[in-house]
Amino acid sequence: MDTNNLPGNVLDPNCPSRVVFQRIGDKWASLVIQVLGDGPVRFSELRKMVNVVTPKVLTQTLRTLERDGLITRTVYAQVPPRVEYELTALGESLLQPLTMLRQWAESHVPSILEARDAYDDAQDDALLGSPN
Amino acid sequence: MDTNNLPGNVLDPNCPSRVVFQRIGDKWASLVIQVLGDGPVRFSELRKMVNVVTPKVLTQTLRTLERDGLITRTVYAQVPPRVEYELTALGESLLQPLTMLRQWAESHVPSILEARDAYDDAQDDALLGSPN
DNA sequence: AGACAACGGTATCCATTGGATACTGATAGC
DNA sequence: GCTATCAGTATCCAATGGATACCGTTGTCT
Repeated sequence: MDTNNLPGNVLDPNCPSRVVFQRIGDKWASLVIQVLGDGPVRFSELRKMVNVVTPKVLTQTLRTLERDGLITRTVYAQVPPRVEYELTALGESLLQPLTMLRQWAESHVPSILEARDAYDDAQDDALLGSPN
Repeated sequence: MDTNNLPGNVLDPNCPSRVVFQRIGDKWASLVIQVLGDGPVRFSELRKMVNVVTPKVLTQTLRTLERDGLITRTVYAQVPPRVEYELTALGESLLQPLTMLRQWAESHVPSILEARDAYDDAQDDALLGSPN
């Protein structure tokens, strides 16, 4: 039997879990999900909170999140229009692992900035040492 | 005082944690780190295991990971050349949150595929219902 | 001696994606 | 009318990602 459709090996390019994994790693998707963690938010609010995404890209992001069942989109028949996005249960279940990742990022910022400085200095030295 | 350099609000585009967070979300970076979780791996091995990344992009990924202090690059003076990549302590500390995310992805694949099917069917119906 | 293979990349080119900006459509308030 | 609000599209251009070809070094094979 083939194991491609079983959950799943992220390293197998034919395994759907890989696609899912990379959707999480989308530049905006994960931020949107974290913003929606506090409850439903409408489009323009989302734009402000996510700081700073163009409407086109935000729309794309929201559509794929909706398609994957992570959020719902509710249109209220008003003028001016009102559209609210909200996490589904599935979306909420993603909140915890994402939060862990965010905490890692926020707490390791100093180490990483330090590493960058050291790396860049080393690069400079290398250039100065052998100027071709 | 300004809070921009404190760890850190991912939603603030001026906060370094945002950059860090998005590096984690890089398409290949997170896969590379997970592969390196089992010990040092050389370039060509990495290419095979990560399935399938072009050498240019893998090189880019590895350089930024190195710059951020998440991996080390060791060149052995041999012919043919041998270069090994290995997680630093910082890189290893990322392993746990990443693994949680991977587990989430692998275990929720069925729900997501299901949601996609439903969404696509709904789209089809909408098109059939109002064919302009 | 010459050809070939192994490895870790670069170089080059083209397709896809992302982003900036301008615009639309419906309606309520002035 | 004119304007504002909201949730997006449309259009265009820049940046990124990917496919493919190639390079340098040296050991082995013939």
